[in-house]
Amino acid sequence: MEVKKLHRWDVDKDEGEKIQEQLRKKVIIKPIPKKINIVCGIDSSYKEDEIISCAVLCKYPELEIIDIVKIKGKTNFPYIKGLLAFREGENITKLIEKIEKDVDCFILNGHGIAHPKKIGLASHIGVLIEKPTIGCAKSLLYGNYSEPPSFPLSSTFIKDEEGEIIGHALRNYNNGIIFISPGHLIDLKDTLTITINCIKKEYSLPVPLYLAHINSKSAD
DNA sequence: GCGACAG
DNA sequence: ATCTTGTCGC
Repeated sequence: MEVKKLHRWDVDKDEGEKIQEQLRKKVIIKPIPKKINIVCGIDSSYKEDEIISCAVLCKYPELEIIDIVKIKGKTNFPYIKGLLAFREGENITKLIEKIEKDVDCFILNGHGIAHPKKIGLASHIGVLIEKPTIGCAKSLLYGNYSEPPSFPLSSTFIKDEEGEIIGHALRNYNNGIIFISPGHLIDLKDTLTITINCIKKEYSLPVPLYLAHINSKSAD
């Protein structure tokens, strides 16, 4: 599918932060307009100076695998808190360009608007592809939350410094907590609903994301 | 100055 | 993220 080229990727920290300020204005939080038929999990792994990104397309809500796409690239940008999009974004962008089918919602490993600048990896990628995206992470980057009750699928809000709700802390079946937030073209409610529908007892992460995580490690 | 801090 | 075996628990 098509990806907008709104900026360069060979930037430094300062340029990256400026780009974030521009892109954050384009982030739209609203309910998903159409029926969801295909969700796609995206995750990356690293091997020396290489990055491998993987996309797993699943039928929704059945979660049967429809397709798996991978791409390998070089890591140019270092890992800097809050700038993950500049480390993984270019490769993920090329990965998405290889996807043939029409994906209705993406789930990315990282945060959406639950980010100090309100533009985490999921929001950033969402703006470039103009499709609904959800950010899903195993730890919190920004915001405050209270511990969700200890039963599966219970959740609490993640709030920013002004008390604005920016995401959910969601309990999985393994007594762990994952942090989800809207990326782009989706709202808090749909983010929670779709994520919960993608969670199965066997895995700590939403199924499409778990599968992307596993597959990003095995090279082919 | 100290601590917090996606992958 | 990555370096890493067995092991405890549902």
